[in-house]
Amino acid sequence: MRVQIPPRAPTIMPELPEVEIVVRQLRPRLCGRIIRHVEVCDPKIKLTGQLVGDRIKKIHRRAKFIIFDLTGHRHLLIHLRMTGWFEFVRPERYRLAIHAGKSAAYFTDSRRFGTVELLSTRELTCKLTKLGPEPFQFDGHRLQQTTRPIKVALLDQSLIAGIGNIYASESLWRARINPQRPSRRLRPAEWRRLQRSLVAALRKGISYGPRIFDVQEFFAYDRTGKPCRRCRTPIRRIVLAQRATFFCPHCQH
DNA sequence: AACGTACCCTGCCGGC
DNA sequence: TGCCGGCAGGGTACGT
Repeated sequence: MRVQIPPRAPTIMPELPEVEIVVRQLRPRLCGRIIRHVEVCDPKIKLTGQLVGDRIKKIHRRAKFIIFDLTGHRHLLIHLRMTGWFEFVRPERYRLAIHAGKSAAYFTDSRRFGTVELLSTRELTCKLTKLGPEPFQFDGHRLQQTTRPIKVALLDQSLIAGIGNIYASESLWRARINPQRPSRRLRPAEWRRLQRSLVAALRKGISYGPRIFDVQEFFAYDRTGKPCRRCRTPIRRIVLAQRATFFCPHCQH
């Protein structure tokens, strides 16, 4: 009998929905608890300042950032970048562990691109003000200023915050908009479609919960040559601003 | 101002 | 079979 080859783990690339899912997992375990112990296993993570004894007052998300509000006007600002994730059962490898109350959260991140910083409220505010609005508070105003391709504009965190490579291609497929279209050239009806598509794609992602990487199916992303789920035309892959971009050449205009 | 590019890092994949 | 080079990718810093 042939040995079943386990399906290859899909590339984990946390964007807004994945970060929201992580935040929702962190909250019930750590929120309101006192930090008992912190393990910093990776010298790349520099946490100046003692965290033990602090209470985690609030855990929230802004774009793709995870924020722990601590006592004393201090905040942990975490970005998962490409491979970051939180586990709650001790994994083989992890870069950081936060033990609070009876729980522990383990920060795993094979490529070590993720960042963890301890900031004052002032420093945190400074960092976050550079971000554009959340996609749920969609405001096409800034996006309409630029001549760059709409796909590239969607990735610019100062114009709209939280969209990454996957959801950019997915939402444009849903809205039937060609990713190469100059952002400025989109018509009002297309902006409305894009807004609805973004929200729908993100909400769908969030709804999968922690199993998102096992169950998520894409319409365009990573489907080069495969038939479009609307019209069967092969999905095309192009590169825009050094990023792989996937779209249906037939139904996205 | 607006846009392009190098860089960080590791796992994976294709070619030899 | 195994090695190795190339690539992917978010965000930032820097160049044009």
